[in-house]
Amino acid sequence: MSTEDRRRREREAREALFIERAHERIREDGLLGLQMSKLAADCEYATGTLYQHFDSREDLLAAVATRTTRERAARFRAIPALDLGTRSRMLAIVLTDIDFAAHNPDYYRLTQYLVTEVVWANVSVPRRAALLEAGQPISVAVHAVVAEARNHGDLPPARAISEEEMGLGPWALNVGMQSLANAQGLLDAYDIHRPYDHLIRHFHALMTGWRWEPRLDPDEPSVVRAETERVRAALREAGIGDAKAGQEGSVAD
Amino acid sequence: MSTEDRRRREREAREALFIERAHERIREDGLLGLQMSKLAADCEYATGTLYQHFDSREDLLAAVATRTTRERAARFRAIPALDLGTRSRMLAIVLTDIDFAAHNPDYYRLTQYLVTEVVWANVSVPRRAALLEAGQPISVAVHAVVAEARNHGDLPPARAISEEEMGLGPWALNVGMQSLANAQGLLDAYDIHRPYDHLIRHFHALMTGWRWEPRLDPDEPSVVRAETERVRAALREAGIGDAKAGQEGSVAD
DNA sequence: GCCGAAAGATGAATCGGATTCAAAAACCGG
DNA sequence: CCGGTTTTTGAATCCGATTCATCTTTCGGC
Repeated sequence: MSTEDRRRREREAREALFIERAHERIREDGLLGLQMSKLAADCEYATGTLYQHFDSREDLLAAVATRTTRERAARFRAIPALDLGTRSRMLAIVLTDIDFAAHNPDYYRLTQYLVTEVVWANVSVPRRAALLEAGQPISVAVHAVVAEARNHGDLPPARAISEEEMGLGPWALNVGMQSLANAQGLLDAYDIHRPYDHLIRHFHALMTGWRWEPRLDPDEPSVVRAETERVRAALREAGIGDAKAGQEGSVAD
Repeated sequence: MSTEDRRRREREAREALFIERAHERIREDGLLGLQMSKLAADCEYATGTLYQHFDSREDLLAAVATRTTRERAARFRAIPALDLGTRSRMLAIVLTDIDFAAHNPDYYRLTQYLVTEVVWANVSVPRRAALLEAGQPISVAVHAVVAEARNHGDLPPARAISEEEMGLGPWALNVGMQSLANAQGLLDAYDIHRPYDHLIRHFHALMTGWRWEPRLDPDEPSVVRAETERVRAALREAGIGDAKAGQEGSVAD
């Protein structure tokens, strides 16, 4: 029946509102600035209503992360079809992630906080699944690029490593660097600056180590820079690059 | 005077007791199982006394992490002097860290939680500094191995990358893999298993990509395994390996 | 050995927020 | 418009970190 239908729609709209406002709060005041009762009041609902959508504060945070993860993941969809060599497309994936992180510093802090056992334990099962699923398109993109590289002969044929396991390297490198870069004062203590530049160089070393052609010497700053620029240009042209990319405005900070 | 001296010693002993018991608590019941008043009672002190040592719960957690980081860092000291090629010693560093993480799962979760902005913000400045400083020996070891590799010609001479920045690659790879491996259900969702085996392979790819000799093909499982075993044996022989290594027993879980 | 000041320890009271739930309101089909 | 059902409400509850007024201990001088 239609009544029931409208109900569902309204419920979803309200949930979206909660998530949207929560995200704003986090952007403006940080994770600590998010208080359940304040948020509810902001949205002109009672505290209890908020709890009809989210089992707990952590659950809400997971929902926020899921929403942003979807936006993030969407950016990767078009990459496999880019008019670039396979290795450059792999770089495109890394650069896209770096850019996203640069524009959404809260997002990384949030996910980092979320996967912490203490927090993760309080996220309801369906929301955990949803968050994991939201990232799927990224894995799909990576898989596609690695598979094509193998078919095309850019990358030696699979020995004992799947496409996903191949992608795990840059993924871990990425996550690790984000993590180190975000830890207040950590890299400074070791007099390391511009962590993302290093991420790119180590990425090239990693790919070259796997014999992904055309090999590129990570220790040739000008070559690395040129390749970065070339790929960034392709991304920009495809409308994937920087700034707001036709998504809801909310992310563009 | 001597009285004042004794006072200080007693105070330090008490602080050590708090940290030790807190660590036990965390090992047994997880981070959530640590409650300030319970901990104080456990140690037969009043809650307020606990707060004379630690500004906040987070501060205490940082102290626990610092203590364990010292133990962890101590394991790296002897590595530069090991009777192995420079590249193998670099691997030794990575393996040592993997082993430590395997024996101290809580430690990684704890640090991961700590560097989260929300938590880090509540750690007092001196404790932050102490935690950062505790890790210094690791950086020293890495620096030594990289520098020797360059002098010895195993690694091309520095172009535009310092020893620390070189070490940043494996470091980020390590941290990232730990992070991914710790996120409940994440890697399973991508059908990836044995993350540490992959960490080792990607590590070799990274080193080979930087032309660190003797190069080693990450896609030769038997070669990789043999090298891992060889280095593990050397570590065991040097008493750095697995299990309790003459440190306080507390870590050996 | 005794005294008053200073330093340290105590734990009950306070505080901040997440979460709950009994009551009130809105909604429903007839 | 009605009785029953579903939603919403927000004040009360709960939980644990943190504080602080009070009590104890320590200490140097007498």
